[in-house]
Amino acid sequence: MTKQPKYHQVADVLRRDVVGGTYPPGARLPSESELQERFVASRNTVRAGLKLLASEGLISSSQGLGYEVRKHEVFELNASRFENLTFPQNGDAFSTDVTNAGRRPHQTFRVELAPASEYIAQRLKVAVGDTSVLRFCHRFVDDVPWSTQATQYPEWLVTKAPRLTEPGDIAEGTTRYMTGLGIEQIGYYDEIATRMPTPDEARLLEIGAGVPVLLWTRTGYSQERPIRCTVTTFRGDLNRMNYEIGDLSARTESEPQ
Amino acid sequence: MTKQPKYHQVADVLRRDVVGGTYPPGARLPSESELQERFVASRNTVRAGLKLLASEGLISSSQGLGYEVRKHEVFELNASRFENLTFPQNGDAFSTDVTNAGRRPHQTFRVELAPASEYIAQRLKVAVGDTSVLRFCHRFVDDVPWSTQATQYPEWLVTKAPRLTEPGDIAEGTTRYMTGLGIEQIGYYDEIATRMPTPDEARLLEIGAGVPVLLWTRTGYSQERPIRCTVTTFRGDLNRMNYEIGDLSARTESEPQ
DNA sequence: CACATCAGCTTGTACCAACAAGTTGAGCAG
DNA sequence: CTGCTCAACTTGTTGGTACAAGCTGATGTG
Repeated sequence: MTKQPKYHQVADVLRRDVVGGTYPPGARLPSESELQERFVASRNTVRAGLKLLASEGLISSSQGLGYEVRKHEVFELNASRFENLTFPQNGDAFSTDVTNAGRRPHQTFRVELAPASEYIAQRLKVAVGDTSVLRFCHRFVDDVPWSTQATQYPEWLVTKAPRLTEPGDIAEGTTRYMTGLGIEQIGYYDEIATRMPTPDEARLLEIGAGVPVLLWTRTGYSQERPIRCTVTTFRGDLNRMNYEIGDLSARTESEPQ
Repeated sequence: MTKQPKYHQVADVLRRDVVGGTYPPGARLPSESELQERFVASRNTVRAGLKLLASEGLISSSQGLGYEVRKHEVFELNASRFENLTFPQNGDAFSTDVTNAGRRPHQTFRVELAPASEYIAQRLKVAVGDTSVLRFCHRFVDDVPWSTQATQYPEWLVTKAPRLTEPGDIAEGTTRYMTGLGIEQIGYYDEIATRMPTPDEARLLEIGAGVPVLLWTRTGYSQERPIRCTVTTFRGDLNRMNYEIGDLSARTESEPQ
């Protein structure tokens, strides 16, 4: 056991208190000056310890109020059912899922023409900088920012599906709209990654320190070629994804919660 | 545009330099004292700015060496093919995947009996605290810690598949071994989440500040009930997962990269 | 009672100083 | 030339001070 720096010890003790339940989720921690007395340390040292816990996502602080233990209520997203290839539901999946969970959904839309980034171009199989239709969506649950979603469609699709450039939501859902036009999405390729948010993402999703984002990229394919690429950015502390693959009849009989 | 704190400005300028390529991945940043002169700020202020960038995962620092720009080389894991239900490959999937990528895999095994946590118990449909077989695996790529994997099997399985309690690897792969005994995994339920690492995880995976972990839980099912639960913890900066769902014949013809 | 003010708490920012500890390369002893 | 020592760099830790800024409840005024 090598000697650890004092601010590290402060963090360790407080972490044990937090995970042990001494300070339950939502509770307020002692103030910095109280912790100075408790640990016989300078304010800087106590703050370093608290900052460590904040960067682990355990606590958050606000000026004038103090430090409090983060509470996590995760929202589960079933990615393999999200837009079922065989049974597309009516309307958009987000609103129905959230409403079913007894929460209040809210979303804002924005549509624009944007050049394809390298990331998008590679997936849509178009050239970098080519025009694409960008449908951007900012989603809230009970007025808390939840995720952003940016779907880009290749330019050649617009002639077949002109309503894609319409501002605002497409009532019956874009997938269903396109299916009605004979543009059928018969498969998709999902990529999942995580990282810390960029300053822009942190602002949009109101993310504090110590909360990563979950990145979900879904590229949809027709028989011939990719027809859309959706990048969803989730707040990592509020979301979880799942996939159901194969026969899960043994699972569904007594669904936990 | 409200006035931003000075350490924030420091971070903004350096961030622009980093993402803009002034300091390419792997490059060393100017020392703290040089940055003090450049920004006309105290050492603490400069350090606060650098710490902000570190917590975003952009840079890392080491005592005596300085700050350097993080380089990301991600390893892609195909979760839907990882242990294909219809075509199980020989040996374990990790080693073959890594070797195919031209890298050198390495892994250590540990087997023990452990009580089921609430998380595990719920998924294996056993009581909390029930004995389970824990097969733990620590994986490296080119000697860099990559992921940890903990698979737990319910106790009732051991009578049917006694080799599960053997220490060390099971050469032909546990899935194939169990299939040979008539215990067939016909479906699985995947859950994906992200968060900052616990101190233990940070130590095992040698994770610095600003790097989240990607958590992948796979619960495997036979016709009747769950037969295993695997929790994999990835370094978020080095790994990405993907799922192929439906017909993707349009994708595979000219695979990018 | 309604409402504005303010004292007293909280955290946030910015500075200074000093020493510890890790790394590297110059330079000296053998 | 080899190998060791050490000075001079780097970041890490800990202490201090001062003031800014956000929040809350008590207080006093209309």
